[in-house]
Amino acid sequence: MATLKDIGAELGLSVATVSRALNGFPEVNIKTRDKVREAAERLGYRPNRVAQRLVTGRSGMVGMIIKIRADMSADQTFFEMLTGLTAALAARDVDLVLAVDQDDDPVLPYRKLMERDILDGFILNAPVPDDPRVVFLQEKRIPFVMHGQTGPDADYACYGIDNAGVSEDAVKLLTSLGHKRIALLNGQSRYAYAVDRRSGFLNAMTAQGLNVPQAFLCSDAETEMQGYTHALAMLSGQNGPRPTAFICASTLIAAGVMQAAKDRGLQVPGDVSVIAHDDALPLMRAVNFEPALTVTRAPLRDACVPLANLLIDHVAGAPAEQKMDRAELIVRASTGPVPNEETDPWP
Amino acid sequence: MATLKDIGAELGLSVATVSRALNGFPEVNIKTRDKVREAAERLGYRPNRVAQRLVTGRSGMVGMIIKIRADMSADQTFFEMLTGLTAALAARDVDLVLAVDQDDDPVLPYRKLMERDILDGFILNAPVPDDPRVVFLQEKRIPFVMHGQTGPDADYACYGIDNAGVSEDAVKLLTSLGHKRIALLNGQSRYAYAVDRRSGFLNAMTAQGLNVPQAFLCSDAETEMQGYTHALAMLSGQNGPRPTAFICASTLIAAGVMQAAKDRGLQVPGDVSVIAHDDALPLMRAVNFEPALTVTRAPLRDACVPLANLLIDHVAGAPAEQKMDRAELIVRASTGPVPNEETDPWP
DNA sequence: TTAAAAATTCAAAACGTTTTAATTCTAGGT
DNA sequence: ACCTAGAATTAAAACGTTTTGAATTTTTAA
Repeated sequence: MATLKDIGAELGLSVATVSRALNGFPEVNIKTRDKVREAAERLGYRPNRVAQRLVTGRSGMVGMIIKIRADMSADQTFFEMLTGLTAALAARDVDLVLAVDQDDDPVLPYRKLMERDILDGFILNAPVPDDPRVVFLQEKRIPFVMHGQTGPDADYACYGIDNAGVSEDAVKLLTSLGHKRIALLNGQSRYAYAVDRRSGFLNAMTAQGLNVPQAFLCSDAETEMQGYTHALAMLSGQNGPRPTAFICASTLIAAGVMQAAKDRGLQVPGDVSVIAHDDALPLMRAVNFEPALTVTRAPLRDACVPLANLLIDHVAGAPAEQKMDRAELIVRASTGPVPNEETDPWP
Repeated sequence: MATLKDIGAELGLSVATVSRALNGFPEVNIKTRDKVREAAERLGYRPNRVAQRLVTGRSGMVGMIIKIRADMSADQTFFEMLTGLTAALAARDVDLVLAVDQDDDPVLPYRKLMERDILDGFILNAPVPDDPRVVFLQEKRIPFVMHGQTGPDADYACYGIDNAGVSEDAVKLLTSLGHKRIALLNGQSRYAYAVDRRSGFLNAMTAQGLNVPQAFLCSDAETEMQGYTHALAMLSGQNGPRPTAFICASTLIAAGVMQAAKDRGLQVPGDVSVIAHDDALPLMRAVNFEPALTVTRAPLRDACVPLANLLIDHVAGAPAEQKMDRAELIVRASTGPVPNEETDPWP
């Protein structure tokens, strides 16, 4: 394996010049730079990462800790993130080291991995309000980036979508179609994103002058089953009037809702409208629904590049940046005007 | 962060002695060794891995490539392995770098990751006969260890269980209970383990002087569904006599078989015996079956330490070792004597 | 008491890179 | 021809460890 020294010897140059030439420093003559690059190419030079890391003081590795849940849907999102993140990190010469969280203490695996002293920082996901991991990492001054955020006004690096906005867009679409009795099938309430979706939903409804009974709100694991059972209960009409529209936390939930409507003999979107948030996971594609699903769409995969860059820059000394994107509203066939006989909000 | 130099300065020793003392070299005076260790402890010394790696020429990282399948059961085994491997590797100061295989070419991700020039070796799993990855890595002289093996007489580092023996044990148990019509619900035939299970099964049956009709053999993805549908077909008796016992590639398949028996109004083990191979995954526990499942048991988790050690030693220069363990036969309540009226093999 | 042997310790090189400070070279102005 | 500014290059230090070969100290044997 060729080294800087080899290239220097080949061309009669010092390693310093060779190093600078390859790194594109301005003070090196353009002709020597080209010569060096040609020689590097010819000799098959590839920088020794370990040596680079020794001198720069950074390891070029970031960690991610996976929280394993019995719920399989989590695995899906994990693989999606893993795929995107390894690619995005590799593009900047950073590697991803994985560890598994099997403990009760959410902070322990971070501490353990940090003690091994090889990581430049962490990528966190699935934030909860007042996340203890954030407290720990900030206190220890360990760089990290969060996918999503624990709450408004985060003072750490994070990237995510506007979850309140997700609900807001959904409510606006549905109310513009005349819906007044709208239910929210939310994700687990311990997660920050579910909290944001809920408050965004309630605020948007209030802004429209609409009431939301407790029976129209539920929080549960993002499974087809939860969509099915909760929707079935709401559509039974036993706890008061039935909703005319559902906002679902995920396409998986929406699948359950559609099944529930079908089993009740209701048409989508004729009798019931359904809108979901879509992470664009490969397995549960919203376009393949029958009818095609109206969604707020924010591919999980798209978060990977910003996350990787945010973290790498932060590790390199850039200030912690907060970025937030708005999900895209895609109106398909699962939403329609409110049925005529249901225009009265609470008959 | 304290370095060897700091400790040396503290005690008036050279870095060489300090290094040797901490690494337990025999030529260092036991009193100085203790002094050094005490000082290291007191100053909170932790070796700089990057520096170690620079001088030893090894990166201390091994790679693993995940092949993502739509079949969710694979994720389960993956997480199980990931958990065990990260722990086993960490115990020897090695980190696991993950990448995802999304391509058709099974070799490409290995080549890509190797080009990044940071890995000491690979951990491979799910071998197929004449695995192209093995050919590639051997040709490039890249160290690796295989979980399982591509065939008999592997000439590379590998660890796994005796899959022919798994079938053999199952056949022996069932024939000792009087069963003669035994079916094998195998995993996908492209995998080496399934090939071994099949040949072990056929050999053991032949050794007992028993015939196996084609209808009693099937190979498919390891899902509850495949267990259910194949068992149901066999138990219908439309393709000849019904099997009195099933050997299942996994507990997931066994779950399907039990359901099929139930739906046909058959008792387990009164009418049909069921035995499965058990990877000891947390979600589908054989003891919790009703009746509790008889299994050949080899926890996937147990493979992690041998795999990690085999690879690390091999990277350090030890010859590639092949190890194979025998699965444990655990007789529970799902196997019993053949029903009286079925003692005739082919009525 | 002394030479040889054994046990410790040390200085220095090595790993391959980046970066600082110093040096050489070139061109421009007098 | 001489000085100077700027451009281009270099030598050397640094990162923190391991390891080689030499040097020192201690122990053993004569």
